[in-house]
Amino acid sequence: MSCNSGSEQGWRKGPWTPEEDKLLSEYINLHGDGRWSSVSKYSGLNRSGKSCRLRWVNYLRPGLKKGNLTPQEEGIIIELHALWGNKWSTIARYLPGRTDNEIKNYWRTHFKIKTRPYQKQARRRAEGHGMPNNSIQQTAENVHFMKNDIPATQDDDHGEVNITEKVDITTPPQGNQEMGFAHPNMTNYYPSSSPMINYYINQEIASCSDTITLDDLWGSFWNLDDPHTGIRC
DNA sequence: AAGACATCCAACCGCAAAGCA
DNA sequence: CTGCTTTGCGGTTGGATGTCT
Repeated sequence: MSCNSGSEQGWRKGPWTPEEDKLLSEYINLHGDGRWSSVSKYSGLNRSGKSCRLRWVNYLRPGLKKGNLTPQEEGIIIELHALWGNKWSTIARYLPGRTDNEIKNYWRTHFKIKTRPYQKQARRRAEGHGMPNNSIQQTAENVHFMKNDIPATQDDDHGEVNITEKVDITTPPQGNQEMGFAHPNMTNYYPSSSPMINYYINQEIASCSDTITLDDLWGSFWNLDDPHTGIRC
């Protein structure tokens, strides 16, 4: 992160000092937030309005919760993300005291563990090298996974996840194990009774015309690189 | 103990929408 | 309607810190 003295407008960049925080807090307490361009002009801070807003919203605003997210909050994030995708600010509205930036960071570090491999996959696809396109095509109905059926292998050299083995994802599991979903890179396992899973099955998958690929399914659940997170029909 | 690697998170950037003259 | 400015959002970066070997 560059800590140079700013852009062509001369705004200061980089980490905020306690003095700057104090100045910003005092100004906003006096004049209220909003009008960020005015804040940057008249507060005495040599910071852009954008920077002031970000600092206030994500760090200085009263009522912000500090510390780790609770399991309840984590659950809310998971389910709301399933509904809305990367609408961090929308999700944040349901978590008082949490910021979109915080939620976004949390999601990326806890749920999007293999960012770079997926990005590399996407890039390779785009470049035409092509991941081994898993040939599993299934009807939208009857899409089931068991945790042990996750058809992923880890590429030790690059840490990439390659889905290479065919598995029967239509056969309901035996015994009394609950059906559900898990990403191969995650420890979390979401039972099919989860609203998140139900949402996808009932709304997304069912709305697809006929077939999806396993890759599509994983991508829709876990690959946030797609800004339109969801199964493409 | 030290270097490599992984994770966290504050802050920046680009873009689009909203507001306004 | 049009163009400019401001605001807000999502994606990304990179420094700090923790963990592993």
